[in-house]
Amino acid sequence: MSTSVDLVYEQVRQMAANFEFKPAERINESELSKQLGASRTPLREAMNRLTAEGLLMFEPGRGFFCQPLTPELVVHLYEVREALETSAIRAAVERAGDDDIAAIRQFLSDTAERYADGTPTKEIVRLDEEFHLMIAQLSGNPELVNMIKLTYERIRYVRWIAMRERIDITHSAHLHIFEALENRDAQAAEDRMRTHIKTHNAEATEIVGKAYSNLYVPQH
Amino acid sequence: MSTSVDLVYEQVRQMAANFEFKPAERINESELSKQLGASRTPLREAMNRLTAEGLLMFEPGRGFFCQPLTPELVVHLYEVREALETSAIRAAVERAGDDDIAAIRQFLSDTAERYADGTPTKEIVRLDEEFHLMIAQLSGNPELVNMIKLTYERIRYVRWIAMRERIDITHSAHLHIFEALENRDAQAAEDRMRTHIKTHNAEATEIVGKAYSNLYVPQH
DNA sequence: GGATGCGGAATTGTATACAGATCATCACGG
DNA sequence: CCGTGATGATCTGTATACAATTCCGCATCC
Repeated sequence: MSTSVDLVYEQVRQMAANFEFKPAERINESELSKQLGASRTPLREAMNRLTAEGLLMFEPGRGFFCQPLTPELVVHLYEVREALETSAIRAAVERAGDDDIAAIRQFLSDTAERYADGTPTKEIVRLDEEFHLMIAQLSGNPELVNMIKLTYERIRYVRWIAMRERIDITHSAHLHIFEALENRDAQAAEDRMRTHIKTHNAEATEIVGKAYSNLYVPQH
Repeated sequence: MSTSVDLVYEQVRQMAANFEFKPAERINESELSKQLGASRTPLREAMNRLTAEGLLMFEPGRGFFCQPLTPELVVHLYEVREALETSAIRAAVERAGDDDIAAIRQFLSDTAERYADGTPTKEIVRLDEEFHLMIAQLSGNPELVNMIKLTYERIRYVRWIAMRERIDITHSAHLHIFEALENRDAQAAEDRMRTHIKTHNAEATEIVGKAYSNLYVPQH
């Protein structure tokens, strides 16, 4: 049972990942709890979890805040992605069964047509994450997968923005990574994954840098 | 202000990292809150944080449990360490200042004599963690450092046990890793770090495997 | 003997109350 | 005009209460 706390947790997590709180905004507990139809107790429990996951910040005596995305943070989180995902794909090359690999090929061909202009950006990012997580899961290491997931949630917002311009090349980059996995070429797989993430890191950082100078600074 | 919740958090975190709860044990909230001199509300907030950090488990309607260390989990967490720390040392080689590196050399020579038989195992593990974290910090990436810290806390208990037998070689292994960093040889530094962690992974897993068959299974 | 069901006790989930801290406003003084 | 300090309003931190659920022991039945 206990839908209430989990429900609140999911809702606030979504709100945080989707940046429905203004960056560095102090979150009013009473107000938000009313809005979500629960009391402050389960809300605070949920926000404590999210703080530990890095989606919110907490200052004793002051409350919970939206964790703002600075250019530095984006660089750091993409570096974490790089560390985790290159390691994951290397393990995947060694451990994945042929059927698992076939499932990814299937996924790629099933979704190929959706990597097109008409598709909403959120959907593209979802597909992108799903591809990366499928590979991560083939590492057979749930802890690795979990950390990658958490990292995604913290940069999802900037990825929505960054993805707009580069929809077309995403799918071919994925195919390129996948083929190294399919050929069981660990070094190539790792290198391609690293390059892929580094590219996105540069783009995302640039975008946040622009947004930061346009949006965040004038607010103070 | 607000020492109470943070105090409770620190205490429970220590208890969890030190495995003062029996593996997979259900944690009685009222009892523990009395023991810690606080009420259930701040205790539950602390335990929610620790659940997100992987030190505890939570089942809705049943409560919080100690996260048991299985051989599989140990393998997975050491793999995570490997991913994060090899990445960190590579960044450290590129970014560390000469003075930072000198500080580590100083630390190693200061603590050399303590890597000896008489020193308590807990102290050795602390020194070991400190060395690794000093290197991680030179990556300049606080997110990476934080994830490494969290991973340490989850395997600290098994490291206490594993460290007993290998005190002597730990220091020379650290020196070996450090020298690659000092020489700015990224590849060697990464390789040596990887080997170091893999070695400990194998040992720790074996130890947990033994403990698991001796200790955990008969409990059910 | 093992599975099943049924209380009663224990435990968790959540709301609420209240004390204490923080914040915002405004008046005052430099 | 800007800094400073007092004061009331607001918000957070924590204890407590109570409802809902789970757990446990025992009797019953197959």
